[in-house]
Amino acid sequence: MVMNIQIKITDAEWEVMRVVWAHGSVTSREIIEILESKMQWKAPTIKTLIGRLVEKGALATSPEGRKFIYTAKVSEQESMDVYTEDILSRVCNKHNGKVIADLVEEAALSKKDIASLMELLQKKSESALEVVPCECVMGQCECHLHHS
Amino acid sequence: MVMNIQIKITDAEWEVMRVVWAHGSVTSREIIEILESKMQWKAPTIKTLIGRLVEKGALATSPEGRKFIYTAKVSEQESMDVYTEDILSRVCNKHNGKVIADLVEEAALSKKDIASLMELLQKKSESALEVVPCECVMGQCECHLHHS
DNA sequence: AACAACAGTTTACGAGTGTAGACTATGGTT
DNA sequence: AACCATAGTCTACACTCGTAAACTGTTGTT
Repeated sequence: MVMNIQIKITDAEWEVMRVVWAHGSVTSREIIEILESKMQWKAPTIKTLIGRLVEKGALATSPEGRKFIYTAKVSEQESMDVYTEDILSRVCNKHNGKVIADLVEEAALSKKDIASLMELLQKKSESALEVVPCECVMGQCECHLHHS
Repeated sequence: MVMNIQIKITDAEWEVMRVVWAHGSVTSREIIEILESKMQWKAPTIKTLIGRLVEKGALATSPEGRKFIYTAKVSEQESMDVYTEDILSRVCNKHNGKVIADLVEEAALSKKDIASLMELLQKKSESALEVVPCECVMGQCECHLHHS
């Protein structure tokens, strides 16, 4: 299990990555066609984004004739980790449940998705604590203020 | 149920908001003391952030003597919505389950949190579809590429 | 051989963000 | 009355990000 350094992919770059993840390997032409119409971006804009992604190591290039084939060097999965970690880091541990509940409410989920989640929760529940500890910095969480 | 315009709170500003949410109402002095030590920020930095938050309508001020008492005009809850919506918008609906599963694995959750989540999922499962539809733009999701 | 089409690179530029110094005004202290 | 501490405002500045034009190099076309 290699520990990848987290590459920060910006919102605009994310659009490019989605195309690459979807295709596995693509030419810039294909990326440009898709995003010109979805995002109303000009071709050079998309070229810039591709260039930045290559530069930061999110995309690999392999020459094919005189053009390049682009492939992802980071998976969607691991790129999403940045966001999942970020979201949990914003609130007190005690609100984690609520945050996830909000996601569950908002998300389109299939019966199968729901079943897997329940199974996962079931398993997690076996080792779960009665109360999760607040790990917030003093003064940044109401936990400290009320009983201390 | 008032529909609030989403205010964009940046990462640094978020630190300030956490202090305000924790306290309910605070003076700038208190905010500064907490964040000077947590973030190693200089007082003027924190003042700038407070100013920007007031400007963008995230904080309200009420004069108390010659200083101000700051209170939040947006709740933590609704501010978090920006992130929960964002995270789901990054992946195909078909991956929503996986995204939430990752969060569940990562998050510290109490037995009670888990029980509520299970209950919520149970309820959601009643009206859940067998399969969630991919709503990605053509070319940005592998759904389209494999069977079309 | 000359040129057009296109892939990739370089340069650009304004807005937002993190970070912080300088300035101003006002009330408490001597 | 003079002055200092402090709260708030103004100014600043580098860096990132979204957006895109201009440039360069290569290959297929005529």
